[in-house]
Amino acid sequence: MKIGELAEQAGISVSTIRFYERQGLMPEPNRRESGYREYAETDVDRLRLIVAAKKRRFPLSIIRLCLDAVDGADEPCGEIARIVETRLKEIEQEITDLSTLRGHLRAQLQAWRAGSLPAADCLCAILQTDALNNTEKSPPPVEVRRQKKEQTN
Amino acid sequence: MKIGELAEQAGISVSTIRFYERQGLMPEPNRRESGYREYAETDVDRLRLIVAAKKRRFPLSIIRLCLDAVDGADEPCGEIARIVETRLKEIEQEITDLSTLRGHLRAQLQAWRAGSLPAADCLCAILQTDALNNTEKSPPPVEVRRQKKEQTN
DNA sequence: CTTGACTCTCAACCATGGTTCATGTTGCAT
DNA sequence: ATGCAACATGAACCATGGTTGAGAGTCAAG
Repeated sequence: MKIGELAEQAGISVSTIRFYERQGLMPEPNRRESGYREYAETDVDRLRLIVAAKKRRFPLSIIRLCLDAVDGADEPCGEIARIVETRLKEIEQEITDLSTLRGHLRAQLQAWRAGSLPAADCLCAILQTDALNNTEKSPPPVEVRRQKKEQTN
Repeated sequence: MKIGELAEQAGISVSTIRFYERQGLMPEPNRRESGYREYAETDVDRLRLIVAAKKRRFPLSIIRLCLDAVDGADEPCGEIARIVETRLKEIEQEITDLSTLRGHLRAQLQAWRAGSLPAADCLCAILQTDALNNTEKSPPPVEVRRQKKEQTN
């Protein structure tokens, strides 16, 4: 199939496919006489894999690493195992963080809708959602108040 | 306080503070005779708010919008409420996705450690974790197999 | 009163993940 | 045979979120 069809099948743009090729994520395809790239079903699969991995927020560099491992020897897997373990820990942290954030956003939005919070307070709460700071050095919650361009000072 | 201390208090670099100032996230501070920026405690607060919001993956443009609302009239809040609601929906989706992903990564890692999966299969599974596709048009899971740079074709 | 750490500005640079453009072929349909 | 869509290349451009560097002034300790 030609690049346009591949693009459609995988749900990304033609130029992105060429970009991925430049980045070494997609192999250099065979060419027709004309120079047109010729793709097979396996390329759709590979591309969908990339798209799926991207959705999971693996950076392209990591995706490339993994694809290289699949393409080549099965050996450099210790490296990949480490990457995946790291990603897993990140994900666990993200889930914790996001769950907390969700709770706070919901509460804040409700309070806001009910008119029981001035906008500024609400915004501070939403942007900060300080429960997330749990995981770190946790500086105390903070009130951010109006500031003029030129501080009165 | 001077910019160096502010940076330390907020846990970011001096040049990032100046960058935020250029981007309109931090107000232009008062200056000493010397031209040195002079900051107050409230600036630490504001900066920490920005850092916190960033951790929650609000893009700087949105953070700026919200801070502008806090600084200025309390009115343009409909807009902000919409932003926050959108973000909340995203977060809910992310939590769902990440939870599924976590389960799959754990299972795959275990299988991998137990030696019961060849690396390539494992990688496909990890990168794809196709359960995530539930939320969308859900193309069927896919096997990605070794590919040479020059396809045998 | 010198030295080193800190600050200033402005511009350039970086990485990531693409998109757009100019210019030129190819291929299919009418 | 002609025209338009789709393809090709290479280079430039874009947004985001900063970092780095050059060249110069400032401040505090010894």
